[in-house]
Amino acid sequence: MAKTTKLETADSSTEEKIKEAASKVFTQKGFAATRTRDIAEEAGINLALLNYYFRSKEKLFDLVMMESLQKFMMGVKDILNDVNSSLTEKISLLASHYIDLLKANADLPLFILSEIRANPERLETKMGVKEMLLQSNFFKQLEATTKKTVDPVHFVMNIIGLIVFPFVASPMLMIIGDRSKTEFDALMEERKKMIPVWVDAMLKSS
Amino acid sequence: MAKTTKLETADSSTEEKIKEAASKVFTQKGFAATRTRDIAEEAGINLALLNYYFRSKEKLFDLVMMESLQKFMMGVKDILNDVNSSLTEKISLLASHYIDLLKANADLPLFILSEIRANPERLETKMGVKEMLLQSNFFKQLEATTKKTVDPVHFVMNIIGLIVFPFVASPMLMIIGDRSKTEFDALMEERKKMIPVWVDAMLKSS
DNA sequence: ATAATTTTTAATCATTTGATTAAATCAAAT
DNA sequence: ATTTGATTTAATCAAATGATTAAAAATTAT
Repeated sequence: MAKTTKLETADSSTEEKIKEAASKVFTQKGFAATRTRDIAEEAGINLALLNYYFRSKEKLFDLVMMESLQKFMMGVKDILNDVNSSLTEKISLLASHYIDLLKANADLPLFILSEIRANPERLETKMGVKEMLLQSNFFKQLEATTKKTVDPVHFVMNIIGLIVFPFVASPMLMIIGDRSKTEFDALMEERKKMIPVWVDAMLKSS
Repeated sequence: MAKTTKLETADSSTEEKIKEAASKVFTQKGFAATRTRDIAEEAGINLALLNYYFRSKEKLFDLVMMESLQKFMMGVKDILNDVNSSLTEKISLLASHYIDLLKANADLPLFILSEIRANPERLETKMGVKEMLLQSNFFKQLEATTKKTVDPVHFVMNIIGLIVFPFVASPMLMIIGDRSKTEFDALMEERKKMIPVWVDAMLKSS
């Protein structure tokens, strides 16, 4: 298991190559549809090597999923708890942050959501997402703004939906509007500015 | 292949039982993760019978997917092209229609979106969704309202997202808010009234 | 009732697939 | 140069899985 001697950077090590290949294939096809041979081929290595490094398909998947979730959550806590920014500014920051992230990892959300549904237990306990959100400055500001007229959870759903849904539905949207990936990305770029405006309007309407 | 003689209603025929079981299992686990044996067991029949009726897993899946898509599209065209209703009224009708549909079939959207991504070709040509939408009365009303300030496709995404996203993300939302299915459904019921209001506000803000 | 047809089953096949093993190769240490 | 340990490979295993087959059971027609 030691790879201490061979001269190689952390990024080009065989282990890392396999992990990256696994991330790519798992994200694209989901756990059930990916064969370990696909990952091996994508990584340019032998099948046995994959098991040598990661014991099993499941272990490798858990690792990839963990890192995907971290990637998805990383940086959000800081935005949510910034004391200097207004609610609208936070929404703007969230939109920018996630749209940039998702432009580079468009099928991350569908992958995560699919696999959570396929195996809810695996995530149940994971991370204090609930706490992080509910105790955040963001949520307090949101509660203050909605003034009990509407459950603030609606707006959490709305904001996440406005940001994430186009990426989840992009295969369908590309067909409907038959736009290229570039045009789609341009649309998403516009949304960075529009989403805060829209959410503001929604909040005032309630 | 003939089932014309035996006395059985269309709904309790073996063929129909298998189709329903297949729909249930496929929708829940996706194509790759479902084994034909699961479907057979769910339908309470033998494995060979499944192949006797439907030739193969793929054929059965195509059938189920086709019917899922029809279920999803059914009734929309009429709403989109109603000449008597305003844009807001159409949005209200769409929200009611889909929220009712999705309360009864909560994992339909994630199933459809996942399988489209896994196999985009299969849907490419299917149904004139694009035409149905773009030539609809609804879309004309939408274009008139947005007055070129913002690409109307944004609002198509927003409306679909506001309606559908909570169901796509429900596994995650249930964890975040740890609400029961009943509470979740109550929230969705509220959205029937709120979504038209929210979309109105968004449209006016642009 | 008997024959013919349809439906259902148990047993089995062939392929796929996750995993293992034993040997070969490679890099570093002595 | 040789030894040692890490890395990689080819070959193979065992289980899972989609599919088929041949026979039995049930149903309908004669």
